[in-house]
Amino acid sequence: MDMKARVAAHLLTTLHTAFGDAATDADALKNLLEVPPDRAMGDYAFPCFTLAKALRKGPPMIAQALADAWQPCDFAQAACVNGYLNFFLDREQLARETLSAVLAAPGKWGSTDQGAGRTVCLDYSSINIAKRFHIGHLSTTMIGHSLRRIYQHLGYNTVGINHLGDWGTQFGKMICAYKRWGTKEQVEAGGVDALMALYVRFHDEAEKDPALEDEGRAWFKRIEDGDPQALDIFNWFKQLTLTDAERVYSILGVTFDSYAGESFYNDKMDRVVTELREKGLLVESQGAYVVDLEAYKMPPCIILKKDGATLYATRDIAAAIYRHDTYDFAKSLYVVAYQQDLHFRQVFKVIELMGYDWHASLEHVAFGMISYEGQTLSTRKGHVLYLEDVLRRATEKALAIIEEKSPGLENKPEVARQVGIGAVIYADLQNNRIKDIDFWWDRALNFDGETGPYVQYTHARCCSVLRKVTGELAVTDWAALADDEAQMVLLLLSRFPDVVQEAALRNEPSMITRHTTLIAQAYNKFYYEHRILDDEPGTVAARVMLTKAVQDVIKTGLYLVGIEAPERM
RNA sequence: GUACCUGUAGCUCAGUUGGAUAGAGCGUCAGACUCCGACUCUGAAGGCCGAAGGUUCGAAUCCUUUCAGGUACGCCA
Repeated sequence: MDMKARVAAHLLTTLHTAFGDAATDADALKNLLEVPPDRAMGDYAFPCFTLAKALRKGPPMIAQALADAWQPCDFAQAACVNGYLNFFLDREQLARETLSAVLAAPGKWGSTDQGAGRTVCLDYSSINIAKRFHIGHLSTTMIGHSLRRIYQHLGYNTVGINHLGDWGTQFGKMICAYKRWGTKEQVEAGGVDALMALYVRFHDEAEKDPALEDEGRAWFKRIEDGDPQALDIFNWFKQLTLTDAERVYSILGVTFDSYAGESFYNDKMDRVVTELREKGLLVESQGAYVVDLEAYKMPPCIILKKDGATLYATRDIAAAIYRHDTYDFAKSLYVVAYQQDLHFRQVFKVIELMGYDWHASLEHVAFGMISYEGQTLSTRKGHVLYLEDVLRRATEKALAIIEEKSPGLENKPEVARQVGIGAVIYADLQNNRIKDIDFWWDRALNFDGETGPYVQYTHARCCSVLRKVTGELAVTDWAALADDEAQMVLLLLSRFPDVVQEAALRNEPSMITRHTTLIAQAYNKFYYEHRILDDEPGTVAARVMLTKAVQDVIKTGLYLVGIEAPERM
């Protein structure tokens, strides 16, 4: 049991003593405990205001009564101030318990088995065929990747799904362009860029010769009908795109369990349409078939076009059902930009109306738009920023700093990659995901202050200190960690598991990014105020333990948001 | 027009289910390396939490109205 839980349990006993029956339990009480704004007020506090009505007493009186009834114990003291009962954790106990717990299982701090036997599906990244990976894909990729690691940390089985955008008439047009103007060698050499060039040329030529549009549609029809030649070319284009994306994924360390994209669901939509019809949800409207959602203050969800063809929503409903059938998920998350908010609200509602009780486990994890130096990204206008360029420049910047500050470092290119990429990922996962991001080079390449490299630096610094420890450590003098700076570090370490919980609950990786940064800041302050290796043996042992714990938790925190933690940089 | 999201320091943003004196980084100014890694640390300046009402013992947080910006709204995905 952690210190906070022990305080809550003891507070429960105290409530019984002071006021007889207390209609609550220790868990509920633990949630009522809060962190005072200033550490001088205590480590945790219980606001007595909520009890005022039930007990018909003023909050200060309640706090006083609780303080009087508080039985001395070895882990915390209590004091009342202005209607709050403030708790001061025993400093030695906090040090002993926190560090023992962290160091008992390296890399596991904050992990649980609460998700054992349960599966979370995560739909993220979801790239389009024949398009290059650009900065706009970063958020979905990294938020999804991070959430996946967070859920794994909590014992869940996870399924990472890259829902490929691999269906639509544009692919018929692309084949048409390839057949007319492309060559195998040229496309093999140029990859996705060559495909893009063909697509652009198609549009230019089609303006002069509208017949091309029909030719493109005809090629798409051949894909739909399973024509071998069309499928071969299409699958080849698909492979080229995946190879291109895989290069970026491998730099970022991102992986998937499934690449089942839009085309995968082609033969799974009839069932949805039939089912909707049987359940009386499908109504004819202006020639199309829709599910009316007026009762829920939403526009109708279009299932079938006038020509009988299916749509995006049809496909997503089929995909949701397929995923539930296949993975029996406890949660299914869609890491998709907020522009699609209405779409997902409609889809989820239709699934609810179909009578599937698991509709409540579907969640749209929305995130903000990314723009580039104040302007909306636009491939057509040439205002694009490819992710590889961003990662490359960040790596170059990191390498330049390494050359300047640690010229003797081994493995410089690899470390530069870790640091440069760390800066980019950190910037993406630093703030609440709903915020729009405007990308500026100078901001992305800033390595000072609250940045990935700052946190990585602190980790490397811990590693450096630990490397200098020689021989056996003496018996730990926990009391040596009673100073304010060490205590701040310990408190933050002790709260890390709660932060992981909250991050999962809110599907918000930034909570972990920020808390990990707080730990780094607190440790750097501690580092400046205290000598670690030159002191009494028992004190050295204690400070080394603290350093080891900080190193481990920072590494875990960074891992959970998808950032590597080099030991030297 | 309707729905959703966002307005907190010059800039970028934190701020837990309402709680004590609203915080951090960047930038600015002033400091700290004969010492375990200065990609570090200390200090200063900087605020009508978009605005107005309301609920409450208590509101940046909840409700209403309103202003500003963004996004989405039937046959694309």
